[in-house]
Amino acid sequence: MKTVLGITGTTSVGKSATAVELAKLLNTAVISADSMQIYRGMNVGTAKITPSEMKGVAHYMLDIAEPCDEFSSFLYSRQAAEIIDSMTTTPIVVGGTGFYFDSLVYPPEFGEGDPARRKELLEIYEREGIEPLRQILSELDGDAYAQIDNFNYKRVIRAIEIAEKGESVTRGSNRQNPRYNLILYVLQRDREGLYAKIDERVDKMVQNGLVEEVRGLIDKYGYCKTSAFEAIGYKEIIEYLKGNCTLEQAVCQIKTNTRRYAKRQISYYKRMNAAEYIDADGKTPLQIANYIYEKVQKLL
RNA sequence: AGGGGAGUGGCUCAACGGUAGAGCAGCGGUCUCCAAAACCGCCGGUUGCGUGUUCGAAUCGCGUCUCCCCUG
Repeated sequence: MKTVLGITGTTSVGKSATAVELAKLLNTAVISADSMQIYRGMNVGTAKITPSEMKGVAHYMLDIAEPCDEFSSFLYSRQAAEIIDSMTTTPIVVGGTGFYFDSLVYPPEFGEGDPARRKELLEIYEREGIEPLRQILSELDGDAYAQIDNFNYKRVIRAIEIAEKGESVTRGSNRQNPRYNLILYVLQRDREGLYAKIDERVDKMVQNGLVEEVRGLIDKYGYCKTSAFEAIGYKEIIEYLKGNCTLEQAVCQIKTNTRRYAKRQISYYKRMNAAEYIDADGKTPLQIANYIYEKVQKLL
């Protein structure tokens, strides 16, 4: 089984820079695990690494989808695995989307759903709420209904899709069969420092042209109803551009939403059995990379 | 200064005589293919202050303080 090094953590802990330094030490490439940096043209708001910051290290899984298209962890898992499997060195997977790490290690089993059917189910939800969907699922797959969070429409729709293909989410079993040996390092910083960093970072994004970036996306694609347009930093600026709030309010909302997101990330990382948590405060990316490099020498 | 309105958990508001509720924020959590999404749980207020009426006051009276609007 191939070993993969992972670096994750909440926003603004220095993941990207650390990954670059580590990649240089190991003479390898970086694979992003970020559900929003996937999209082309979303740079400022996702704090995407710039070409000069890459310092010559190859980066994959960035800019591989259009913001007006749907992407998914299923596609992520497939494409990222293809790259990992073709590499002769130990890849470094870096990003904040814990779920993408999971989908790499435990590949999705049920394939993609039918987009037309999903749209139908979604329309039912928008028209009549969650109840009809729960009804459909409970009749189709009682086990799934009992096991999943059946008030979460995304989960219910997904379970219905799988059930209609003659499968059942409850029959998934790949948690026992990891595809890779993931050695995961979680970078962290204390809550107070994290929140201060978030505020600072959001202000910087606005200074760096977040509003212009969002305006450009809308000019190019219009208002799409895709995940990309729900990204933090984008949905709020869209509200501002539509005239529904002031820029100041939008910025404030971005900060709040980023804090909430960071909290959910922390929750997610807790269940990922990380090799180690590393306190990023007061350390440079190079120092952290060196530390990981030392640790990893014995394992590779 | 005079007239009017408002003061309820961090914020926005509800209850308008029967021992204070919600949304948001905050905190914790869930997660097998939309995950920067979606969902769940928890904490939090002696209702500006004082006094009176009442069996009982956030709710009514009086006084006082603060804020907003109008008139000067």
